[in-house]
Amino acid sequence: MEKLGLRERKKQRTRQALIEAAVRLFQDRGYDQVTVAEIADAAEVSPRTYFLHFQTKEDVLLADTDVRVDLALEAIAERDAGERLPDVLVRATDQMIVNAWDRDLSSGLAALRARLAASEPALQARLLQRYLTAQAELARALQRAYPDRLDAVLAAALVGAMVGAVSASALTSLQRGDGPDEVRNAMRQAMALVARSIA
Amino acid sequence: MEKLGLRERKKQRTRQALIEAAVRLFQDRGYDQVTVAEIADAAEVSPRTYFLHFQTKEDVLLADTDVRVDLALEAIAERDAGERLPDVLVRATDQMIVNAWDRDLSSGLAALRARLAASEPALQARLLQRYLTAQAELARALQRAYPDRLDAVLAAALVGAMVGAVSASALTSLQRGDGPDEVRNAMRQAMALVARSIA
DNA sequence: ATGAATCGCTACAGTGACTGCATCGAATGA
DNA sequence: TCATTCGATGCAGTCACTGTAGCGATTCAT
Repeated sequence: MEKLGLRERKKQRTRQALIEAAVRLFQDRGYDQVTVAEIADAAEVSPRTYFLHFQTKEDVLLADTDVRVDLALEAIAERDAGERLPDVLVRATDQMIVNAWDRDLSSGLAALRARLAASEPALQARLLQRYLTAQAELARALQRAYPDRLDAVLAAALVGAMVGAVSASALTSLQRGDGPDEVRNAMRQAMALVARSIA
Repeated sequence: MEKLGLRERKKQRTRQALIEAAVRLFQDRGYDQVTVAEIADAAEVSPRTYFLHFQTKEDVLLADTDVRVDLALEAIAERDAGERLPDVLVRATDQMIVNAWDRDLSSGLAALRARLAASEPALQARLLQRYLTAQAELARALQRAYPDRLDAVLAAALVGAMVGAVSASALTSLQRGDGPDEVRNAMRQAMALVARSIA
C-alpha cells in the first residue's frame, strides 16, 4: 500500500525530524523562546527548508490535524439512506473525537498544545483558525447531505454549535489538568448536549 | 460625564485617525496590500505610535469589541433571583447581538471584516482568538451564576455552543451577502436553536 | 505662576517570521 | 545514459513588532 519512492521517504523523514525537534524545543523552553532557525538547526536542515514543509511557525504543532476533518467528511458521505441528521452529526463528531484521542490526547500532544496556546496568542489564534476552516467544510457537507432540511446558515449554526461546544469543553478540561480519558468524556458529553438540540 | 483632559482627547483623536485610515486603506487595497507604516503615514503619526495604540496589525479592525463582552457579563451579573439558566444565556447573547448590530453590522464594518478575513488567515485567526477569550470569560461568569448546576466544563460547552452557533451563522450569512437585518436574524435563530438544547 | 512630573509621541536600531529567486545535486523516468 | 523532476540550500529582502532613549506638550503641586 505504501509505495513511496526514496525521494518521498526522505521528505517525510525531514518533516518528521522538524516536528520532533519543534515539540522537544517547545516543551523545554516554551513557544516564543524558540526560533524557527533553531528548530531547523535541531532537525539539521536549513531554515528555508522549514518553510517548505510548514506555512508558519505554528503549523508544525498542528501537523496532520486535517486528517480528522477528512474522517468526519467521510462519515457524512457514508451515511445510510434513512439516517437521521442528528445521528450523522454525532457519528461524524465522534470520528473526530476518537482520532483526537488516538493521535493527540494519548501522546500528550494535545496537552502540550493547550499549554503553549494558553500563553501564546498567535498559536491559539492559528489553532482556532483551523477549527473554523474545518467547520466550514463540515457545514457544507452537511448541507449537501440534507439539502431539503438545511440551508447554509442553519448548517453553519449546527456545526458551529457542535464544534464550539466540543472544543471549548476539551480545552477547559485540558486546562484543569484532566487526563486523556477525562478529556474525551468531556467532549462526548458536550456532543450529546448539542445533539439533543437538533432533534 | 466625559471629563477628558486635553491630553486624553488628543490621544483618542490619534486612535480614531488610525482606525479610519486603516479601514479606508483596507477597503481600497485589501488587507495584506497595506503596511502598518502606510496606515501610520495616512494618519500622520509615526509607525511606532501605531503600536502604542494597537498590539497587532489586525487589532485596528477589532477595536472596541471588548465592550460587547462586558455587556454580556453585565447581563449575567444582573440576573433576577429566580431567572432560569437558558433565559440568562439568551439575554446575555442578545445583548451582544444588539451591540454588534449597532456598532458593526449597520456601518458595514462587520461585512468588511468578514470579507478581509476570508482572504487573510492572520486576521481570521485573530478574530477567532477574541471569541475564545470572550467565551472563557462568559463561561466563568455563567458558572459562578449557577455554581450548583454547572461545572467548568459544562459551562464552557454551553457557551461554546452558543458562541459557536451564533458566530458561524453570522459569518455564513455575511459571506452570502446578506444585509445587516438578515444577519441579525440569522444570529437570533442560531441563538434560539442552542437555547432549546439547554432546557 | 513656576518648577516638576507625567505621558503621548518620535527616531533609531534590532529581532525574527516569512518570501522570491537562482542553484545544486540526488532521485526518477525514458 | 541523458534529461527531467524536485527537495534542499543560500542569499537578499520585506515587514510586523519591540526596547530604549529623548523631546515636548499637558498636568499637577506648591
